[in-house]
Formats: sequence, C-alpha cells, structure tokens
Amino acid sequence: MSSKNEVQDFKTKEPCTHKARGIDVAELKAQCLHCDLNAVCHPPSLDVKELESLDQWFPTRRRLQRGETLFNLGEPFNALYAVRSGFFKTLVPNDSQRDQVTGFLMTGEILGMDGIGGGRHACRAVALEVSEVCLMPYGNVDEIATSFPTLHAHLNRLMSQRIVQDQAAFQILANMRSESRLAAFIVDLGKRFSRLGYSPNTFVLRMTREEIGSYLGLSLETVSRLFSRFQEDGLVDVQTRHLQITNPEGLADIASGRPAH
Amino acid sequence: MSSKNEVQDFKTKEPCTHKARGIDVAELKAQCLHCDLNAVCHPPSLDVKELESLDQWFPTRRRLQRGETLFNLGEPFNALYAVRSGFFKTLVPNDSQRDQVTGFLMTGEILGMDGIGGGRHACRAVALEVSEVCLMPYGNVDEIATSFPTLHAHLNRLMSQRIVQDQAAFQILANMRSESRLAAFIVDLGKRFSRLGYSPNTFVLRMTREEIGSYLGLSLETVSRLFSRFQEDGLVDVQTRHLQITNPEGLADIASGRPAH
DNA sequence: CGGCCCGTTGATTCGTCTCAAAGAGTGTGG
DNA sequence: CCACACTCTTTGAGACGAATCAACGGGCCG
Repeated sequence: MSSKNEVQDFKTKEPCTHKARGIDVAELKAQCLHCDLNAVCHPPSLDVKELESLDQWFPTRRRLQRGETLFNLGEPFNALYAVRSGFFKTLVPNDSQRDQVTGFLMTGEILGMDGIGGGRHACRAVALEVSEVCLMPYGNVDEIATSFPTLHAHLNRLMSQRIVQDQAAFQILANMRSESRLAAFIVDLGKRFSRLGYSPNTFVLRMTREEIGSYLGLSLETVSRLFSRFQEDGLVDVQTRHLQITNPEGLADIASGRPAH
Repeated sequence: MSSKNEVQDFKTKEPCTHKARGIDVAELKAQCLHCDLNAVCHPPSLDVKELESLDQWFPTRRRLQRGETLFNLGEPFNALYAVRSGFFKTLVPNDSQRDQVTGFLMTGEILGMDGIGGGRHACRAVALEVSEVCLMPYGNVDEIATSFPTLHAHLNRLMSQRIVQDQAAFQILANMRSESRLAAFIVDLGKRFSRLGYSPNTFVLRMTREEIGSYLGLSLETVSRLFSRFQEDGLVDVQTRHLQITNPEGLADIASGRPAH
C-alpha cells in the first residue's frame, strides 16, 4: 500500500531542525546506557548499573522511510515506540471520508500508548520523514515494572502527561477560532523543537497543509490563508515548509485567544 | 466559594438513572471486597485474598454535595478518585472567559489521572449532584504496583483507554458539525449509562445546555436548537433534562457524520 | 517535457455565534 | 401559599467566520 511512498527519499534541505545523529544502520542493538533519549524513556533516578541491565529489555530499533507505516489501526499491540529521530503522524482512517490526523510526534516522544488499553492499536502511525524508533516490547513492561518500579512510575507519568496534552488540544479545538488554533499549533511545535535543543522560532514543517488542517479541524485552504495572513501581520515568515516566527509574543497572544481586532 | 451551593439538596425526581445504593454515611471505610466497583478499580484476576489485603490501601470515601469541588486546578495531586455514585464535570477555569468543560464523569469512572504526570491536578472536578468517591492515595500506588503487578497493569490499561477516548473526542470536535457532535455526545452518554445497567436510551442529563455547549465547543443556544431539531425529526424526546432516544439508529447515523440532507 | 502533488488565492454558500427577548422551572422570603 | 428572584431554556434575527468550489502557479519526478 505504501510501498510506492517508501521509495521516495527525503531531500535533506532543512536548515536546522534535525542534525544528523550519526547512527550506524548496522547497529541495531540499542544501548540505553549511551542513548540520548535516556531522559525520556527512563526516570532520572536510574543509575548506570540499572541502565546496563535494562539493555536486555530494549534490544531492537527500526528504521522507516518517509511514508512508511510503523503500525496500523487494529494491529495487535505489543510494543511501545520511542522516536529516536524523525517525525511521525498518527491518524485514524475515516472510511470514505478523508483520514483524520490525530497527532504529530517528534524525536523523544512515545508512540503507541493508545494500544495498552485495548490490546490493539487505536490509530495508524506513519513516518513523515526518514525516522528511527526504539522498540519497547510491552510484554516485558510488566516484568520491568517489578524489577524497576521507578521505571513503571515513569511510564505512568508519561501517560498522564499525554492525557493533559490531549486535554489542552481538546480545549483549543473546542473554543478557539481558526487563527488561534493555528497559532497555538505553531507555538506548540516551537516548544517541542526547543526541548530538543533547536530554536523554538525557526523550523521546518514536516507535514502538508492538509495534514495540519485535518489535525486542527480546518480546511487546507484556511490553513494556507492563515499562514499568509500571519505573514502579512509580521508574525511569521513562511516559505512553504520553512517557518520562522518573527513575533513570538504576538503569535502567543493570538494562540491564547486574544485577537487584535 | 461553593458553600452556598452545597446547601442545595438535590430533588430525587429522576426516573431511572441512579438507583439508591443504600450507602451508610457513617461507613467511611471502604471495602473493596464487597464493592460493586470492583471490576473498574481492579483487574479481574485478583482473588478474594488479594482484595482483602487491598483494603488496607483504599481506606477512605468522600461524599460531595451538588456544586462541591472535589479537587481544584493546581492543587497538589495525591490521590485518584473512583466515582462510586453521582456525576462530575471537569473543567479548566479560563481566566476572564467562560470556563471550559473538559469532561463528564459518572459512576464507575476514574477521576484525577491528569495529576499523575505533573504532580498537580490539571483541572477542577465539581460534583453535578450528590456524589460519592473512593479515594486511592497515589503515594501508595507505587507500593501497590510492587505487591500487585496486575493491579498496576490495570491502571495502565485505564489510562490508555482514557487516551483513546480523548482521541475519539478530539476527532469529533475536529471534523464533525454541530449536529454530529451533539448526537455523538448523546449516544456516548447512553453507552456509559448502559454499562451501569441502565437503559442506554432513557436518562437524565445532569448538566446544563451551557456545560454541554462548552464541552462540545458550541454555544448553549446551538445546543438547545439542536435538541429541538432532533425532537422534530423524531430522533429523541426531550423534556428539558429528561431525555429519551426514540430513534437510536438515526441518531447514531448523525453521530457518525452521515447527515440525512 | 508532461504529470502530479502541493500550495495559494478568489468568489460564493452555509453554518454557527452573537445579541436579544421571552417563557419555564425552582428556591426564597414575606 | 403566593409573589419574586434567579437560573436555565427556548426561539428569533442578523452578522461573521470558515467550508466549498474553482482556477492557477510552483516544485519535483519520471
């Protein structure tokens, strides 16, 4: 189904968003000990010895081409995925209608938590660029919990944070107008990039206008118009996918629902 | 602040939604062993002996009057709450604007999971009628996890299900029109009532039009108009708060985004 | 070069919000 | 017990925002 897309290679024209991490493709065995995603996957309290023994649990990585599917809706759930590099979207295939994009995930974020409850994935995850994920077999998570209680508590914290994030997104969708939605979306992306050590104000959009629109409940035309308007108002500088926030405060104001008109 | 509201007693005029559970107010010590919420709080695999020892962990209950706040936004998080009886709303106080309702919770559902991640509650929970909750001190949850791994896995499952639910709500908000939103809301309420052993097609709305509107991202007038229209179309029978679904299939069709026009 | 996907912009239509007023239900105090 | 106040609900008229339909330009690939 997506075999066509997988062939497309991603042109590396981006200015700053994703530095090469120098990962050897042959090296499939993960080493949590030296992984720079440590802070995400594990609580800070784990010491070196514990991390070393953890390496028995998280052995595999997987590399995906642009457009490739990591897991599908309805697929049996048996692992969580930590995004090591790259960019993903999650979507729910809406029969007959266009697919609904339910989220975007970048380096350092966890994919697949929706599957824990029902034993099956509740959405489809697709790579938006060449990406690499770290597999955490979930059958083991229970066992891990007993050996590393703090690790399990950490997973709980991650899931709870996710719930809070969803709530926030929910709120934006429920009572913000289109301009606030898009502004909030841009600000949020910036925050997440800055957490990775990149600039919060200059980055490359990995997704199309249509995907943004689907995610925000807007038509792709509205998204395009808003980008143009933001540019006119001196809030951002957009060159198709390349985005620079030139007036972060103004954008944040709009995001919080205080329109200037 | 809510001391005024607490005095109001709730008139028990409802036809079918909440049978009296005959709970003795003096009996504050919870007994998970004989609790009819067993299936919610605990995995099915726990045997009687395990349940007995669990009673050391979940000792307290709390009774709330209508309008009373269970916990507030920003309050330190230290317990999860299982709704034993009654009805709650969660909301985020939007400074200056009207509050945003983020959810409604009924008997058998878990309140407070948003607080696990940040250590503070991310919303406010208010009782919409006389309600009773079961306190689960969260400091203990970690300890419980080690003694009862299946219990902790159960909590994970609950949180994951919550994430999936939120995603679904997100989707409805993102690309459904008002009529589909309200229809989906009604159908969802019915499902949840039926899980409690009540009719999925006849129940009492515990919340105002404004609260429904806030939750669905609609104005209260739109909600009211939609109820009227659904009634005209023979889908439901509404007497202010008393609701009966007269055409479940038709309502479900609208909920899923297949409008008849 | 031609085809295709993506993005932009314009004209029009339709849905929902806002403002407004009046009716219904409930609790309060004389 | 009734009048009053208050909140919640219903319904209408008008304004505004976003979707839709449509056309065109640009970049990328075969």
